[in-house]
This record gives sequence, structure tokens and C-alpha cells, in this order.
Amino acid sequence: MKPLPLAKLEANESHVEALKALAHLTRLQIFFFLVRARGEAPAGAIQEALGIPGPTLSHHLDLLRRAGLIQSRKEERYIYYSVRREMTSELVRLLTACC
Amino acid sequence: MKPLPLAKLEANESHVEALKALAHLTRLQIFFFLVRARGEAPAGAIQEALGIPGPTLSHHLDLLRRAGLIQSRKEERYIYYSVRREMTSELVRLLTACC
DNA sequence: TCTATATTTTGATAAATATGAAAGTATGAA
DNA sequence: TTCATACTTTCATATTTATCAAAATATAGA
Repeated sequence: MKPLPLAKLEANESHVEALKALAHLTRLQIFFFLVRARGEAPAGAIQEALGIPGPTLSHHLDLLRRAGLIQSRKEERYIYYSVRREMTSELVRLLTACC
Repeated sequence: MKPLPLAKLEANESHVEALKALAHLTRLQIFFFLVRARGEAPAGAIQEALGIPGPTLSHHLDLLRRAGLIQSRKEERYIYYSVRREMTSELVRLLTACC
């Protein structure tokens, strides 16, 4: 009696959080900068590339991280950020459900 | 000398508007109600299904419509809403670019 | 005409989010 | 130690967004 593996397009809070995180031009640019970086980039590289003041960038990175879209790793004086694919594909799955 | 048709994942304001429109639990539920409706649904049907006060619903529908995610059509006393696939797949295209 | 229905607009209030200066923390080099 | 770098946190202010009562509009019967 196992349930059919139907595409169960149930929208939940974590989807909302991820969409909220991306629903801001600066954050979308940060996210795509990291996508294009194909790996890690330290906060400073993002700051330089996009010309965002430190505290503002830090705040946006925190939001993206808490939404599960990116992750961070500290090494020496740097904090390296990178994209978390899982959450991105989770969003794609949700949106392609309606095609 | 035509440019290669590369997946040009450039995030722009219309993407932000669409993401903003979806980045709210009530609106995401409205959107998926319309997806599941497989066609049109009058505002009243959405209101009854989700239990949202009229003015609030109206406001959210307006936001989704202005973001290009849904469309409306008036017939007699009813206003029928339905999903606009184009914008949805535009978002999917943007997000799948990074896979 | 009057009344009921379907939905929107207005407008007021509350809540959430964005921004960046200033101060704080952590690390490595001199 | 001290200094410089890399980044974050705190905090105050400004802006945007959410909510829904009340009023408005539009249409279809009776």
C-alpha cells in the first residue's frame, strides 16, 4: 500500500524562504556571481565584483545562507562562499511541476 | 559574426519581480491552486479554497498579475484567473542555468 | 427600479526588510 | 605586541510590503 511517487508540488515555508532570498536584485547578482565562479569565492571578491558595501553584502550573504542557497567555509582570514545545488534544484522541481 | 546562442543567465528586474511575487506563502498557494485548477478559476473560488479575505486576495492577485505570472479575464460578474506559463518557464530557465 | 453578488480600490495601520556608518572579531604578518 | 586585512555584528533610519475594514464599481436578476 505504498503511495505513488507523484510529483507532490506542495509549497512550503522553505520554498518561500529560498524565493525571498532570490527576490532581490543584489542578492540575485550575488547568487549568479557564485554560480559563474564555478566553485568558491571569498566575500571580498564578491564585494569587489559587484561594488557593494561590506555590511550590506554580509547581510545579503547571511540571508542566502540561511535560506539554504549558499554555504560558507572559513579558511585563514577569508570566508569562502559557494552555491548549494540541492536547494536550487528543489526550487526548479517546484516550478517545473506546472511547466 | 552572429553571437553564439549561449544560455545567457542574466538576472534582470522582471525575474526579481516574478520571484518577489512568489516569495510569499499565500501567493505561492494562490499560484499553485491555479496550477492545479488546470485552466481558469474565478477569484471567488480561490477565496473559498484558501480562506483569504477579499481585499487581501485581490491585492495578491494583482501582484502576481503585474509580475506576469498569471492573467485575468472578465466575463459577466466573474473575473477568471489563470497561470501564464511563459513567465514560469522563464524563471525555470534562469534557475536551471546553474543546475 | 432595487437588491444581491462578485470583485476591486482606498486608506489607515502594523510589520518586515534594506541600508550602511561605526564598532567588533579574528587572523596573519611585521 | 602592534598593525593591517577580511569580514561580521550592532544599531538607527528609511523604505517597502502586508493586512483588511469600509467604500466603490460593475453586472445580473427580480
